[in-house]
Amino acid sequence: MTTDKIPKDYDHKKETKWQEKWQENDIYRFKGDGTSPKYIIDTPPPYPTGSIHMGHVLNWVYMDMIARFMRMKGYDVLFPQGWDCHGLPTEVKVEETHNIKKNDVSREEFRKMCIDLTSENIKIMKTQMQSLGFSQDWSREYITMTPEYMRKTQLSFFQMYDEGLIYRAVHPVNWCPRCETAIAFAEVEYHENETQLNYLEFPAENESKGVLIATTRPELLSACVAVVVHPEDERYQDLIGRHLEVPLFGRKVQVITDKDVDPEFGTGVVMICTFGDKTDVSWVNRHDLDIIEAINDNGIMKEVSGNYAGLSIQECKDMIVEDLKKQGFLKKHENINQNLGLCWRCKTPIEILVRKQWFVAVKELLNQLEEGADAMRWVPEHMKIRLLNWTGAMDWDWCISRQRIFATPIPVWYCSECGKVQVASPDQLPVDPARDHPQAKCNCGNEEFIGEVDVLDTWMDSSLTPLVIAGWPSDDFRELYPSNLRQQGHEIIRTWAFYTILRCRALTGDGPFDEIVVNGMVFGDDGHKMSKSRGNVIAPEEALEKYGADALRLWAANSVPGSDVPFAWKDVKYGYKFLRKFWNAFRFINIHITDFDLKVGEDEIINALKPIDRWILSKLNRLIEAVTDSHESYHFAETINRIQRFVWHDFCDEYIETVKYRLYSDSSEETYSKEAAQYTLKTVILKTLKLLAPITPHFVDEIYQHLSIDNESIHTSSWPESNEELIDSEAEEVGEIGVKIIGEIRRFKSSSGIPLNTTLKYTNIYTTESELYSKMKSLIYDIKGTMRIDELKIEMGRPDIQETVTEIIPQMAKIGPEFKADAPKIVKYLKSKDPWKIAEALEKDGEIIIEDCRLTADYINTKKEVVGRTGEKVEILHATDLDVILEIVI
RNA sequence: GGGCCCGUGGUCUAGGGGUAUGAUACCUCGCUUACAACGAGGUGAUCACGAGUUCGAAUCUCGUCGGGCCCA
Repeated sequence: MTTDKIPKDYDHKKETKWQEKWQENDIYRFKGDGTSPKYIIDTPPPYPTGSIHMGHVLNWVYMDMIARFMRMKGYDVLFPQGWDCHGLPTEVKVEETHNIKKNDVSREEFRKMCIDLTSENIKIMKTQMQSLGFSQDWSREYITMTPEYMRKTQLSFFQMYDEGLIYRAVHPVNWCPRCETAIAFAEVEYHENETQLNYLEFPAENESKGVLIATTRPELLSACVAVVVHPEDERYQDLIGRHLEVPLFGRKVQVITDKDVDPEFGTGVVMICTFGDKTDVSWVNRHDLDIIEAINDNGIMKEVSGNYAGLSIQECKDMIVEDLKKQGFLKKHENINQNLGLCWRCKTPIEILVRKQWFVAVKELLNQLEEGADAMRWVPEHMKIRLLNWTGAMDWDWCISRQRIFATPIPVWYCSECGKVQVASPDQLPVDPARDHPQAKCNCGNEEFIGEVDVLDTWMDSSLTPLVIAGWPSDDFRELYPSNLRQQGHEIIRTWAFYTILRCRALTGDGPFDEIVVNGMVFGDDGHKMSKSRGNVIAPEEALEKYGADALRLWAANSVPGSDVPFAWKDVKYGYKFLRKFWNAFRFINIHITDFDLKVGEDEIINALKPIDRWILSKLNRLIEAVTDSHESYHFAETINRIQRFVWHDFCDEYIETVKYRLYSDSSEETYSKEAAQYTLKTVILKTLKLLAPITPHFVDEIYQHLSIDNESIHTSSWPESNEELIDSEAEEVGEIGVKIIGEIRRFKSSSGIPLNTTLKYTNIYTTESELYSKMKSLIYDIKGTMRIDELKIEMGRPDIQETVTEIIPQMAKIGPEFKADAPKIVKYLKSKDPWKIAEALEKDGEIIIEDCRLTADYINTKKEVVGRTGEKVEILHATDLDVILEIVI
């Protein structure tokens, strides 16, 4: 313990000092030597955008609280931090900053620009993470763009390729014509917009009257391969199986049926233009239709479009509409709303094109995925349903090819002769087939290969993290696999959790983690998810600057897994207020315990504890139990609320006030009275600090340095154990009585306009309950000392006054189960009579009979009021909830 | 359009069959040898709406309306 002067105000700017000290002393390092049980957190690596946001704060506060709690519980915690580097935004950003297109420079050069930008962003974000006090073991940092990591991604590709779980096929893909790349469903954003629904007449064979077809995409007429109606649509029964002529192009297409046609939409007749939209893809597959490709990679119409070849999609559309009009095919058009798929990055409308792409055979792995999800504990549980519903709705396999540069290369070549796929050998990895050459010949004898230039979807990197942190593929990776915990936001369950479970099961046969704790979204003050595009963002640094990391952490900690969390300044402020309150309490206590040195044994002091000490210590030990429980079950809000309630109200407002008189006095009436109070104050403050340690790590160390003997960080100390012997319901009852009576007198002083420190001449406290009487007797010094009463008497009986019952409150929790259907009758009776008459009857007979029902005093509570007074200057108080009357003389 | 979640004082929130928890804001009082950025007290909710089950529903069931996230 130090005797340094404690600053008057808590200074949150000192947080940095602690962060540096923790890093210097390397207190978060994972040992992995087996001397203590391991606990492994699979941290979802963020995308290095260059700044962390409130969502990250929420996410990492959960992880950090769990990591810190588990360390104090004696676990060897592996809390690594990774970075999911590859992705389109970085490529776009690099193009912007350098004012180039990615193909203007060599692949190597472009990749280097991306690496430089990403490294810079990681550096910034790492600093931000540390400024929030997160306790990652930075010696375990992993970065997906490094050669070591790419090697692992490529290895995982081979393993799944060897098992037939990765294949190359011609397949429809979502394609962004601007980015010239295939994109995943996860990267398609749907936006509602208005477009024209055109009614075209398709001439029928040998008939004058054609068929009206409604379409929003007339530019795809050249790719029309069939016309489809609902099989039960009365209007078109005679049309089924016949042929129609495609306007402008003259080609004949057949009319087929499919139940997915909505007869209400347009005319109920739909043209299938190969892959105009997702339904078209199902129809083409289902009915084995021809594939006509009308659009090229850049969104330009191909030769098949005849006169329109070479035009952009929009130009083609305009011209075709014009020509249809001229030639009389366009009968009418109307505006409709549609949901248009856009590239999430550049907002260009996506097209569905067919390409040779690499795929993960998701559909074959769905069973394993469901098994994997079932084997985990989900917090909250319903998040699992989200995942499983999603797996049930998978339409296509997972396309993992990307036509980009900054990503892990697909490690294969194609034989220039026979076209066979040639994979790299494991010791050659990481490999870039666009630059490197295979080490072996093709089976056909040929030595010339064409390197794959496509790269892997970044989910292929980031779905490996539980394996990577365990050291996969080294032989002993199972020592650290699976992880105990994964923590992530609920918006990425269908991507990140999905891909991670899928890939890890496929690669190891086991699920990636035992538990998954899901956090909600952070909302801005407009009630929507905080996002740049909505403009409702508040930067974490702003909160750090104003109130510090711990206050911000208190905001995040006061939430429930799975539930969305609104960000509000008042909540951060409230956290700050709590810290300040705690700080002041500590400052006060420190004055009184600096010279406190326990000269006798702890047992002896415990024996000398006064009722009010036993009360707070019992509550403290219950708190330890409850907080341990709520930590273990991830009820974060409950954890912080319990601690705050205890510290703020029980400890500061009640206990400290009640022991002040003992601290001030040196000639105590009882032996050890002051020592017992000092002991209690110190115990409570030390233990509550530990309970707070996972939540507000800087604040607790700031205080702990004044209390600890060995100058160690509180974060290397162990979690408090509850002392069961000090949990004592009776002590709690006695303490509660003291708190109530002192509160009563305090309120009296307050409402009478008497300063709190004014001395009262005398006070008599009356009760008719003998048990209550003896409990109050034991509190006599506390009441006297705290309320400054010269003479205090506790008496059995009643003072010479009149009291009357003013309200009868039925105890429904007792009446309901006992009288069931008769309950309403009883309540009605009790409400209809004068309260004092009922009380009188109860007093006289011990019961009242209401139509066969015997009601005793046990079933009701009463509210009493004192009427009449015994003397001029005597004040009479009737304590609420206690059978106690106070007589006070000022 | 589908899946999941959520509607509780002005605002945020706990509780999930027995008459509503706390915070914040507001009002009143009080500088009390840690803290006025504090303390004490008070006003304020038919728990979104409608029906059902039950002696009793904020809580369970169904429906309606509203909101959110993800997906189509």
